[in-house]
Amino acid sequence: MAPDGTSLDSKGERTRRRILDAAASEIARHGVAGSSLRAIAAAAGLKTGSVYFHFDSKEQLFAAVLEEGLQRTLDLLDAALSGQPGEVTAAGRLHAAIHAHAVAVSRLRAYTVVVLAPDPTGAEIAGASFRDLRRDYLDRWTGLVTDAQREGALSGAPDARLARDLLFGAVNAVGLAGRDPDEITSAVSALLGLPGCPPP
Amino acid sequence: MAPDGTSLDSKGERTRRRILDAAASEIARHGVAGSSLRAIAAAAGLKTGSVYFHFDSKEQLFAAVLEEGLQRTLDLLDAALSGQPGEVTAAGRLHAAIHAHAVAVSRLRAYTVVVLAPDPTGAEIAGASFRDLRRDYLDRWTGLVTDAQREGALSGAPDARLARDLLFGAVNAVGLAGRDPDEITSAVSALLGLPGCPPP
Amino acid sequence: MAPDGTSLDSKGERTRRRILDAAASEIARHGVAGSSLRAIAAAAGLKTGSVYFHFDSKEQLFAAVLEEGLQRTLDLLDAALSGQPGEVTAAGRLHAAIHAHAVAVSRLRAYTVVVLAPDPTGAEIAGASFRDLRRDYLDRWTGLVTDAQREGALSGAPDARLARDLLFGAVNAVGLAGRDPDEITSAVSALLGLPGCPPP
Amino acid sequence: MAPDGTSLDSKGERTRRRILDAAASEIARHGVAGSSLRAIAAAAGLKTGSVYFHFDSKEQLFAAVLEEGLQRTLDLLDAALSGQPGEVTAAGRLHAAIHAHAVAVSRLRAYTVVVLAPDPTGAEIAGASFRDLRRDYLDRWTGLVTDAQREGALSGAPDARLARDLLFGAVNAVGLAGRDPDEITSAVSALLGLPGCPPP
DNA sequence: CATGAATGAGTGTTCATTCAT
DNA sequence: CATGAATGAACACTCATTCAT
Repeated sequence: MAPDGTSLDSKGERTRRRILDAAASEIARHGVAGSSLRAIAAAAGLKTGSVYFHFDSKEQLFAAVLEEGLQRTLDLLDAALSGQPGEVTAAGRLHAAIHAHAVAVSRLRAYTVVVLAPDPTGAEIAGASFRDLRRDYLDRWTGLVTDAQREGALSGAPDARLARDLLFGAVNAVGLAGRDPDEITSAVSALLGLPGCPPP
Repeated sequence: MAPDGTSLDSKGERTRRRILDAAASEIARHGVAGSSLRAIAAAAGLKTGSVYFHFDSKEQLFAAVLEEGLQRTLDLLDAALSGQPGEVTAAGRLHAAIHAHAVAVSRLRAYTVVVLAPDPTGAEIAGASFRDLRRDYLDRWTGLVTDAQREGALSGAPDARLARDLLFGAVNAVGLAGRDPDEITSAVSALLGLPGCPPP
Repeated sequence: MAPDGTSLDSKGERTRRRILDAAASEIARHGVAGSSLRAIAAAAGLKTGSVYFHFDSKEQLFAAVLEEGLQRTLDLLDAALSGQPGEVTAAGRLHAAIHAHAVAVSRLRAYTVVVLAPDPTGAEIAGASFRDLRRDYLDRWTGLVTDAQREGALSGAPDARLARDLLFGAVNAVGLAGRDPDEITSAVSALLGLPGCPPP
Repeated sequence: MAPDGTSLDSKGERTRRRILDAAASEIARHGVAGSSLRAIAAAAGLKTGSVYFHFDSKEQLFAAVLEEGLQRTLDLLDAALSGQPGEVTAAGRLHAAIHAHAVAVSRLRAYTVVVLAPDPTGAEIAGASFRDLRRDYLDRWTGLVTDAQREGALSGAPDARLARDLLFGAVNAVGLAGRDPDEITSAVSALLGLPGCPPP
């Protein structure tokens, strides 16, 4: 018990986290449909039934996993952008965002798979707050792409959302395949011809 | 019955096809792990057990789905490239290949999802001939990308396989989301700055 | 077709026999409950459904197997006893019967398992004529044992039917295990102290 | 709950036993191949799936049945022989062993069927410890038979293992048929002419 | 908090059986 | 005669879920 009476790391809280982590890695390995509560519980060092003390159902647990993963991804994006000097170019901000997303995919793997998928396997699983976070994240990205297009750093031909989804698809795929975020980021930037990257 | 006595479209063959199609769309919707033989059989207008007259196991059925989808994708690529005049540029051939892949994803949906994934959910499911086809397809693409890089139409910075996988990821993601193949193709070409497409 | 118009070996008759043989060896290997029509048909070089042209059901096929096995066993007993000179002793006839039974078990294996079993696994399978044959066979044996007891060659303590069943159990068990019929016969005779066999 | 806090007869333990018993009687009635988990579960007052809380698979359950049955049979043999005064004859010990075996068959029925069968239907089912127990039991019996033969109480003509298997076959068959162990024992002793039993 | 024990619906798979061809 | 194709019931087994302890 912490001296201030509030134990942020209560036993229950720590168990809950262990379950979340186990669920995330299980999802990463076998997908949402292929993950069983039994395996998750075992990986968390619990018996199956005990999970129900911390989560009301499998769906709710998975929703929590997705939400948390998305939240952390958002945090990474925030950190990356706020770390930038104000007067940076739109291309620079897009570059930073791509890197942040690649890092998120690499770190959180399963947590993030769902971000882009238009109809994620677990769509019905995700709760309202997940959908809000997702919308938030997507909108931020749309803005970044639009800015880059206005700045002339990115082709204005495709509409911003399509460009954004292509970017997500590219980064997610190779990121989940285990590629290094730095490598991914520079490859994408080079292919897009983002200013500040060596032209072909 | 065909006049020569052999009915190429025998009842069994037609049923087999119905099962394959049902399986493909089921996989597209719920993923390999989330697809049940019961649902597939029902969608094909059969009782569950009847599937076993045509396929030895769920694994084998899925392997057949993957293999057939990949084969059709390869055929589309062949058709697209052989339809090109010989003296076309590497950029032109890459453009055609992107379009073919987008069309494949759009037409075959589930059949093609697996092409890129380095460790597709159904990796253990796919048979040797599937792996051969996959290697074939990937190698063809590596060649296309390399040529375009040599020609200067594509940044030479990322290694060819990484560039190829980024392309796949991008096209697969938005293709599965239902975007029109033409739209996808021109968007990708524009973003890559492929010659013959309007710069920003 | 034979010249007399009756083809005892018509194609159908030969197929029927192949099925019976396949069923018998399948039963010998996996027992009644463990034998599948599919495997039997395959062993007979047929597709499963074709069996139904020759037998109305699995039960009927098995009944035919059992009946035929028992009939052949009875024939062996007849041959053994009728081959004996009339004035032979009861002990001699019992000896001959034991040998005949051992030979039957060795030759027919599965066919014969059911003879003794009071509630054979396939009891409900066997038809009325099988039960008649069985009763016939058992009664013949009861007579042989009784005669041997009256003659003093066999202990009169146990009632004849119990003695008979003990004999059956003994011979069946080791016979099914693959022991040579001659070996079995002389071992049993020696243990029983039947006259004409070396005492310990 | 026992006063020491450990309930040796916990609910789970009692259920496990109910399943074992149900399985044994099911095997006795329909054989290993003919026994279904459904029927066993129903007989134990459970739903099918619940069996899997106590046993990992049907095979493992059956192995447990066989092992336990054989162990109890061995215990009965031990008790019977150790209850004998030391200076008893080999014939007397054999007599006691026959009785013990008959009692085991009568009490445990299905549990014991497998003892003799050289290739029991469930051979592949039985685990290593079952095979060890079986070897143990068979060796003990071989010794008993050999001693009786050396003593002259049993014909030395057949080799000891064959004699042993004939005995098993005889006792098992009539024992499973429901005969009284005492009756069986005296019948066998009389037929073998074991000393201390009335000659014919 | 966590477990032991059970459930019912679901999974893939096998089987005996039927019947048009 | 025999097969190709289908069926429905059964099978072993898994899973999410519940609840007394």
